[in-house]
Amino acid sequence: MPELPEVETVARQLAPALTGRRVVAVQVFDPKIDPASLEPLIGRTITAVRRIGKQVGIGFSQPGIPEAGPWLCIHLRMTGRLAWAPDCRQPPVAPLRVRFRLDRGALLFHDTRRFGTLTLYPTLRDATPAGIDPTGRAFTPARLTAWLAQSASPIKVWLMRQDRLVGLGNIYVSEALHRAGIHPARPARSLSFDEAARLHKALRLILRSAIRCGGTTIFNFENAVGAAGQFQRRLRVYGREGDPCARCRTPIQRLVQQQRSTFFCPTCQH
DNA sequence: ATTATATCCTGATCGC
DNA sequence: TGCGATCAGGATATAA
Repeated sequence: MPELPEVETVARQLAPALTGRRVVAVQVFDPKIDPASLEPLIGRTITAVRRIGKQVGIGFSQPGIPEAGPWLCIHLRMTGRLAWAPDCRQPPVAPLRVRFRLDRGALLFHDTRRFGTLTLYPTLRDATPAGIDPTGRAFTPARLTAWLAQSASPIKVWLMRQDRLVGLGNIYVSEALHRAGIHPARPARSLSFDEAARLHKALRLILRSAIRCGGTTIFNFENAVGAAGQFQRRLRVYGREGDPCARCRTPIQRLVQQQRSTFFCPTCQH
C-alpha cells in the first residue's frame, strides 16, 4: 500500500489504541523474521506512535529514562497492514506475520507478500532517516532547487529516491508532476527555479490533501481500522491511461521508468 | 559516480 | 473455465 499519506493515516489511527500499552508477548509466524530481534520489547510500554518517513515508528519506554527508549520501525512496503485487535487469542491466519500481545488487545502485522520489514533501533535518533520529510518545514523551494541542480536523473526517478526526500512513491509523484505541469522524463537539473517552486507547492498540496482523505486505496490498502482510503477518487493521472486529462481532455499516457509506471498528460506537462 | 537490472514474495488480473 | 504471463503503491544489492 504505502506511501507517506497512507503511513501517516495508519500511524494516527494506531496512536490512541497503542499509547500506554505494555507488550506482554511477541509471536512471530514467519521464518523470515528472527523472533529474538523483537524480544527486547517484551515488558516495555509504548510511549509514542508516529510516522517516520514511509515507516510506522513505535517508541518504547526505557526503565528510568522514559523518553530515551528503543524505537521499532515497521516498513509496510507493498502489502503490509497494521491493525489493533481487541482479542489477542484468535488463532493466527494466513498473512499474519507478527502479533504483539499487549496488556489490552494486540497489534497485528499482516503482510501477504512479506516484503515488509521490522527494525529495532536503540533510540529515536537512530531511527530517523537522513533525508527530510516533504511535509516538514525543512523542505523549501530553495532546498529542492539546490538538490535538483545536482542530478541528471529524470525528475520522476529523482523524486522516488528516499535519500533526499523521504516518503514519496509512484502515485503521488505522478500526481504532483501533473499538477505542476512538468514532464516526468525531464532531467532534474533542467528545472528552472519557478518550476521547482511549482513542484514543491504541488507536492505539499497533494500530500496534505491525500492525508485528509485517509490515503489512496487501489488494490488492497486498508488503514488500521480496516477502512479504505478516499484519495483514489481525486487521482488525475495515476492509473488513468487513455482517460481524458481533467484539464485539457488529451488522453493520459503511460510510460515506464525504472520498471515503474508513470502517468502523465502529454499536453499539460512539458 | 550515476544508472540499469535482478531479486525478495504472493495474488489479482489479462489475454488466449 | 482454465492457464500461463504479466503486473502491483517499495527498496536494495549487484552489475554495467
